[in-house]
Amino acid sequence: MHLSEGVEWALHCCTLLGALPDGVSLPAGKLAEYHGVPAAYLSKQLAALANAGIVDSTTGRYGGYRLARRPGDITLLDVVEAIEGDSRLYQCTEIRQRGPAAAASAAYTSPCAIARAMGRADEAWRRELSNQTIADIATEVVARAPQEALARTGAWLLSVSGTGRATPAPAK
Amino acid sequence: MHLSEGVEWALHCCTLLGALPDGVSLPAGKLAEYHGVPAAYLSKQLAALANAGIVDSTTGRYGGYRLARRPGDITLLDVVEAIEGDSRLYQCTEIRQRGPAAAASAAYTSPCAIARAMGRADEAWRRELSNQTIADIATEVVARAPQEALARTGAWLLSVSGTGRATPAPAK
DNA sequence: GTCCCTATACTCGGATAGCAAGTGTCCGAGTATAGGCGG
DNA sequence: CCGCCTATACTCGGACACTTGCTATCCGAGTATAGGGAC
Repeated sequence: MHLSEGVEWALHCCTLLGALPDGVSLPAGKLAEYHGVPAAYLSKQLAALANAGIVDSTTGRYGGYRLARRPGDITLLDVVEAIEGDSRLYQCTEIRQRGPAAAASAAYTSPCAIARAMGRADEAWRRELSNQTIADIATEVVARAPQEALARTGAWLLSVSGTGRATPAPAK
Repeated sequence: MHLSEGVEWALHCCTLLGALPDGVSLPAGKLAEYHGVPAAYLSKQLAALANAGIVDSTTGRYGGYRLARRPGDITLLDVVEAIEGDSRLYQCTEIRQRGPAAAASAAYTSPCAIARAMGRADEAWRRELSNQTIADIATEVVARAPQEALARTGAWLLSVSGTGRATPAPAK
């Protein structure tokens, strides 16, 4: 039992997108190159983020993905649910209503005690996820990541915008 | 993304086993019949519980499964980990160390910020699970389950011990 | 010089295979019991 | 009458198929751009 690998990719992508200047987009191919993951599959995860309204997608030349909201307004729960769906970890199939000792369905007024207990744990997990935003992640990354990695990331972003002209407005 | 169905079965089985008198065992086939689930597959889940030391298995005639500890000493986390394994929900593959902007592996002294954040949520989930025991579940079931279901369960247990002689000590 | 049009190159998004893990099933090894037999 | 032995029936546990969902990939529809041509 583990979360899809796409969750990890999506979180890292959102963190990187949060570092971009306002209005600048980054295509899926570049995001995949930066993270060293297969582009075709990452594209699917990004589409899920776009469907959830977490990122905006711009098509055409110099298009790509950018955050739809401020990093501080995107919680980890938003990203997880965009990739994994909003179904709960534990799904009660009401097996208490099956078997020879079960009563009539109408008699079960209270929810299953086991489902309730598992649901509380689920909520604790979700609460913790929604208390952290992409902005918090970015802050910690800037503070604790290796200096060399930060510098290289900056240089790489520049090189990408250099070759591809990632600035949104034409030079005019 | 959801927990295995075996978790639900295991939790219900533990709850029922907790209602048995001390030393009485219930075979996998009877547990499956009571819950209306396939016996062969449930057997696999029960074996996992036995491996984890949550239940004791007695082989041979009139054998079966019984709780290895008091219901109050078995947490929901114990059961979940017995079935699903003790791996964390989120598994960091260190993609931050991949790609063209990554630094040398040795430079990454702090753990990944994303992994830390996800780990906190994971711990909140586990903490909530370990704060609830089978005894708590049993208490709520007795208090809120339909009277008819409780009565039928008692009768069914009697009928099973009647035909199968589930009492551990011979009549003498 | 300015405007418009077309060709281009690049983007996302959904439709299409491959694979691992969860789901479901079966049969064999092992054991406590029950009854019969001998003392 | 008591104890021992054997046959029995029942148990668990691991080895064997099948289905669902995650992983991975590709190609087509659509769009903003850049350049050239006409006015």
